[in-house]
Amino acid sequence: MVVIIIYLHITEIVYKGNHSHPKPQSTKLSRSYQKASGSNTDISIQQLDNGYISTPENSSTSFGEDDIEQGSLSKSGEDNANEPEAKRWKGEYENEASSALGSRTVREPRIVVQTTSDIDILDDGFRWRKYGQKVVKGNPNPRSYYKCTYVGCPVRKHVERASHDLRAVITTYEGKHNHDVPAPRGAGSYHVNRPLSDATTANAPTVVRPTTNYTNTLENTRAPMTNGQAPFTLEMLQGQGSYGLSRFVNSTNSYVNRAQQPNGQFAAAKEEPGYNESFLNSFLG
DNA sequence: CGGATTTGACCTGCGC
DNA sequence: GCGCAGGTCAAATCCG
Repeated sequence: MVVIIIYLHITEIVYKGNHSHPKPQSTKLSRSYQKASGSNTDISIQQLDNGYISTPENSSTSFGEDDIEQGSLSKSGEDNANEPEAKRWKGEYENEASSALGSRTVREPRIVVQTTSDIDILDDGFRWRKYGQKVVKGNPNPRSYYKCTYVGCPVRKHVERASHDLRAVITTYEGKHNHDVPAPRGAGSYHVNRPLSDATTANAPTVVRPTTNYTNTLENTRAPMTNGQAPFTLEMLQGQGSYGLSRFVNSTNSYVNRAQQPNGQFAAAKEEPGYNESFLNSFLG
């Protein structure tokens, strides 16, 4: 199994599923682009070759440094927000992955993206509707639940702040988009380099972004990047498994941390889609 | 006015 | 079987 770990500005991303369609153009791209530079967001993405993105447990293995995730996502239960998920998903995966039967679950892969940013929402370009919020044990920060607004699209995601680090935002994607990227609402000006081909299987070598720096083994490698600079292209992931991260880089580079609040709180609490739109677009795509 | 968010209630799974 | 915790629903509310 191959695990790809990409460290960007965001600290960690774990997807729970795949979009079965191309990412939508973001509604507010413009905004995101504006914000871009300067923010500090670390992104790390983990994906297993089997199509599953690493689960918390897995992740721990692969991750090295930032332990935010490790600690959090994986095992510890100390703080984290992950603990709960682990509980539930773990089971799911076991079933699914191994036996493929999972009762309640969907066998969709899940991707967990952990980001270190003042902003909460990673906007991947798809449109999401918040359908719930809950405080999970071990984490004072509430977890927000979102569904893809596209009709019939089963993809969901949850977003939460790591208890140990308010700047760490953990976004978990689950499901696969079965549609194309929604057209940006206001839009127009979103120039995405990625083709809207079938997102599901996203093999499409969409945009090729220049620099790439990622690891595809378990060795943890953390690219020494700094704020907002993401020297790699997520497309790789696309090729590998389906989550195209093509735009990721772009966005990362570009998005600005507009939310940088003085107090370090969730600035964009209002779920600012803009910030990662591009970024996650790629993933979900 | 339409769409998105909020929020409490309800449902389901899991551990004891 | 019971209680706990996570996840989802849906009515109310808010916002553009």
